[in-house]
Amino acid sequence: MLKPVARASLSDQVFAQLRDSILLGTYAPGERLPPERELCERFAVNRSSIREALKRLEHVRLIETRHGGGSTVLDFRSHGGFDLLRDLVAPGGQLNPLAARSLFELAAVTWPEMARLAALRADVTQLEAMEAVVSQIEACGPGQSARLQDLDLELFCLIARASENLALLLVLNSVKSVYDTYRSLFTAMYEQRLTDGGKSYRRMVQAIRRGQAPAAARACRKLLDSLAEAFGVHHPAVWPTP
Amino acid sequence: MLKPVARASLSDQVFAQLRDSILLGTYAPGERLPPERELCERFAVNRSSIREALKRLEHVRLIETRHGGGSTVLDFRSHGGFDLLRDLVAPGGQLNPLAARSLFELAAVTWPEMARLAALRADVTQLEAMEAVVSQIEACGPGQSARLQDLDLELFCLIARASENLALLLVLNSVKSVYDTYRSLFTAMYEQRLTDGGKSYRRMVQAIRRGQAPAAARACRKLLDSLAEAFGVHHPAVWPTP
DNA sequence: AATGATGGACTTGTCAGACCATCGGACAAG
DNA sequence: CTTGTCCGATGGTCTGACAAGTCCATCATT
Repeated sequence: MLKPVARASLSDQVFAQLRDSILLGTYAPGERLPPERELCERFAVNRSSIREALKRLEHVRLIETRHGGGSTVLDFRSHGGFDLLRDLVAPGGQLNPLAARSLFELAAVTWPEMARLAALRADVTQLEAMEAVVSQIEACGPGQSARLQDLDLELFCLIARASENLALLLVLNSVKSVYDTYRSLFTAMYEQRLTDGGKSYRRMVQAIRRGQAPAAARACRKLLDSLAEAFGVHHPAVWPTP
Repeated sequence: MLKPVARASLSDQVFAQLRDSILLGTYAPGERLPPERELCERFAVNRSSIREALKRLEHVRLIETRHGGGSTVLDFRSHGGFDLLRDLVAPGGQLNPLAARSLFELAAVTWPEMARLAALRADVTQLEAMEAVVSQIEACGPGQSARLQDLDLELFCLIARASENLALLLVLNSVKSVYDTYRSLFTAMYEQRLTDGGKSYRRMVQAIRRGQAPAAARACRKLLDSLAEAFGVHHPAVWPTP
């Protein structure tokens, strides 16, 4: 299996190192980062590269920079935006179980809502696309969990699009980028979904097609339940049982 | 009323202009952006400033840059992360009603979930902080909707923290940054919440304190219902009515 | 002694110009 | 038709400089 060679620019590498230093606590919130010129020497790169990295850190709200006043580390828990999640899921390569659980708990409420809204708002073209994906899912045999993972993601992209909800769509995109980054870590989970031959997916899309909003949400939750144990989440009955 | 003079760096201004050009369709997805050196002339700034702006555009996934191959515009609907929402809520200064509704629909499912998890996981210190905020809310008189807005946000930050869910916390932070950017546009909504003297808030926090997870979620939804009309959203009964 | 002004050291923002690395197409050789 | 080479366009990095802002210690004034 040949993979593209990784080509990280200098600013990428500087960004990654500083990000991990901050996330792992080497630089605590409130503390000041070394001045740009000093970072130049430490990393042995040009100031442009340092500045690009710092700009990115500032953009994800890990630091704050003032003209003439240096850069100070921010507390990501009170300032970090959602896109920071990708950097928090596995800082330093180690999967953070708390972040993974968080991600699942978020999906547990937003995915069904996407399905619900899609049931109310989807048009014919979108429905056909969904059913096409479901057919492919049903064609997945055992051991094809990686393929199922792709199709699952594709289906939810369609659902998100159909929900006509920008916020949910962008949340899905962000989560997708996490999945892309740590793809292999999540593949195993999909094994269990193969057991019913994709019927759960079929039921959800059927509910969406018929405009049965609550049923669509329920079917989606059922789908997510199959992953609950993988995350060690046992959610009580917040939602009405059918 | 004197306000601080806005001091946007050159790269900020370039970023804002290019961002709006992309979001408003001047540059369509798939299209190529002019080369950096040409943008230098067009904006009459140094290439460093252009590059910083392009890096930021790349980071929010509005463009994709390849070494030696120029920058191409991406479709934010399939690539944009959640933090892009702030830029989509009011591109060019005009509030986008679809984005506002999306934001509300997202809050409608995530805020109650935060409250529910907080009921399961909050510790004593956090509970005391919440009750302190609620007391301040109850002290709000008519016409103090701006203050209510601040306290409301502060309370939900506490709840998010107590929920021990990183994803929900970061979502809240992102939404908060939208609120901060367009603060005044949302102030009016809080007028209606003043009518009951903060009792709804009190009920929610009480449920959290007692560990009554479903009740906390219900109370939170009740709170959000008071804003539903402001967004033109009438959600059907997805959730169980008490 | 307390307070306010001020100057200089330090830091980030912007600039100009150069060279290196990579991509994509044109073109010639096999 | 395939392969290899070249070259212009374009992004990536480097050097050095100056402008603009901040921070703090010092000093003059009260």
